Amino acid sequence: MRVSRLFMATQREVPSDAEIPSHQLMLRAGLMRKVASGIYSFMPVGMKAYRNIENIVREEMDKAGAQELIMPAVLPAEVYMASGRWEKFGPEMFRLLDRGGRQFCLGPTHEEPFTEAVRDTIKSYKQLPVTLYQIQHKYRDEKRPRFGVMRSREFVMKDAYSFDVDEAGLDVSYQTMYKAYCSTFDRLGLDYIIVDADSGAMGGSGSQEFMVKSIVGEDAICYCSACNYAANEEKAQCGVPEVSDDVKNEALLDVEKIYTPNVHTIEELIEFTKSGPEAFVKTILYNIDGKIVAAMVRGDRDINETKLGNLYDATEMTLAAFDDVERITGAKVGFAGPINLKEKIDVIVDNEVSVMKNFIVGACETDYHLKNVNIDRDFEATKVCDIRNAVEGDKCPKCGKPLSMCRGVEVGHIFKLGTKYSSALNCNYLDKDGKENPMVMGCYGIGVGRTMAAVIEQYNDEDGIKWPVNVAPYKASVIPTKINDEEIMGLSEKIYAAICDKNIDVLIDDRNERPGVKFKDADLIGIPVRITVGRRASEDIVEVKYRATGEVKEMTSAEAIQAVLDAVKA
RNA sequence: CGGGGUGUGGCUCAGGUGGUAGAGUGCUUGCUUCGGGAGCAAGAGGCCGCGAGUUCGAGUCUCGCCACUCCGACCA
Repeated sequence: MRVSRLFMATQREVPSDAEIPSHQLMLRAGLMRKVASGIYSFMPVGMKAYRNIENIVREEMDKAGAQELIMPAVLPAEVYMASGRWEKFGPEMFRLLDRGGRQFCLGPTHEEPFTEAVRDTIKSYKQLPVTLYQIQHKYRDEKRPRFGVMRSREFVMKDAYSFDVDEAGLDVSYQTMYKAYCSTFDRLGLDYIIVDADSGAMGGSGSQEFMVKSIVGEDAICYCSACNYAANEEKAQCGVPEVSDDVKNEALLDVEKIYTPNVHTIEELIEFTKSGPEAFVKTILYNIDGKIVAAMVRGDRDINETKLGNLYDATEMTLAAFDDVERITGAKVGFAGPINLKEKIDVIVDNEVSVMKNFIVGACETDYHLKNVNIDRDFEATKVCDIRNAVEGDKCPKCGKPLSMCRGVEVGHIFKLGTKYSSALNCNYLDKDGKENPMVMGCYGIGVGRTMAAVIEQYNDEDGIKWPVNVAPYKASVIPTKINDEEIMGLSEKIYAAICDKNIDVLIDDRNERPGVKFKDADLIGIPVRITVGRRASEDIVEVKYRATGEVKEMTSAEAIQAVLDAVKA
């Protein structure tokens, strides 16, 4: 491609609404443009990188035996009604009416249409297993789009769905996808970790996320450097901590009521009582599908709403409204406590609290707290279990060593769905005995745009993007330092033509610009190999510079062409 | 959904107390330059987010709306 003809506009200045490196660079390099919040156009250079990622994903899916098809993005409401998700998606689903007033949506994810397609096509166990996929636009009206294509409202996703006769079959399909995902992300050059994720209300038997470690990631990950345990913060298990004999033998003191005027929050309570946050237990009331439930965790811990919600198979869960709190506790918000609460509502107590002694809780009376409260003696729990977020230093549930935490970008997610959708949509097959059974499903997603952003997040420097060769929109750029010098242009054209002949995407920067401008642009858009043709063109000597390492070499034009071939092969 | 911020050439931004719209960058043309975003000169390019209101007069003041954005909550 001739840069003089390339539809591309790079920018010197950092766009004001971009925060993270990948977003800034994608805009500066002119790979994409914002059309509306969370909605982007891809420009030709960005499109090529995008396609490269897509094709790697496609190749690995095909290699794993999955078959590609394409579903519509516009889907009638009925498709999502049978599974209950027409309601469940709520405002996150883009909805529209056709001219006859019929309801449609833009597909946010395609379990239902795939399940229908398989239901109508496959009748016998002999036709199973099957795995299907598509690479297609998805639509989710996110409350808060962020960071460019990291979290956008329209995005391209590779979604695959497997259908098996039983759990054992699903395990095989799932493992096949797991391996395909590893190869995919390996080929993209990503440094990722695989974490256990919550399968939540989906009710499946397992789920893992492929995370690229990054400080800009929106997910918190717990991992163990001693064994290979890694889990999403939502999922990481927190057991009952071991306590020292001192604590075990600690005498239970008498409950004392303390006057704490206008002390509503843990921070204020720490200030007021001069105790550490670990001396308190906070009691938080939730509204879970209309039912009010109390959750108790140590003062400095965060309640894990996923874990709590899973106990109730929750579809909707919010903090309880202020008047609900006041009605149930008989006190203003900020003074909720567990005493006598179990008669009114469920009291779920975190594992950690079950071994604490003589702690402070709200008194269920405005402006009062209680000191020296103890579980069992002073109040009863409906259930003691794990309902808090793991934190740095918690014990690894696998090996007991302390856990570390980091942030990650979720680029892929694999999921054992089980029979949730097949049962709801009657996606059944006949087994050997002529008996009808629901198919056992798995689903597998990769966010293509997000993956692209993650690659840039991992491969960039102050000058721009440093594409891995596999993803690079162009593998090399030939830069004549002067375009009106016949020797320089002649040699540049010769090298350019030779690389084109090898079917390699290459640029020749034939713009009438100073060399510095061309160098800056090549660096910004991240071209892996740069061939500068200048001073020594008459001797057939050019300069080859590698974007990734900054390494510079002088060589003949033939050697330079070979260097590009080697780089692409590697 | 709660709280904050911002809307002015393609991009980044400036425009006390109301008085005909500015810079840098980018773009066009010419001359000089020519290996890391050159210099000089001349140009093109603006419903100052939208709508009301106050005023002789609004980019500027008032009210309403919209969009974008950040923090938080939420996220198959």
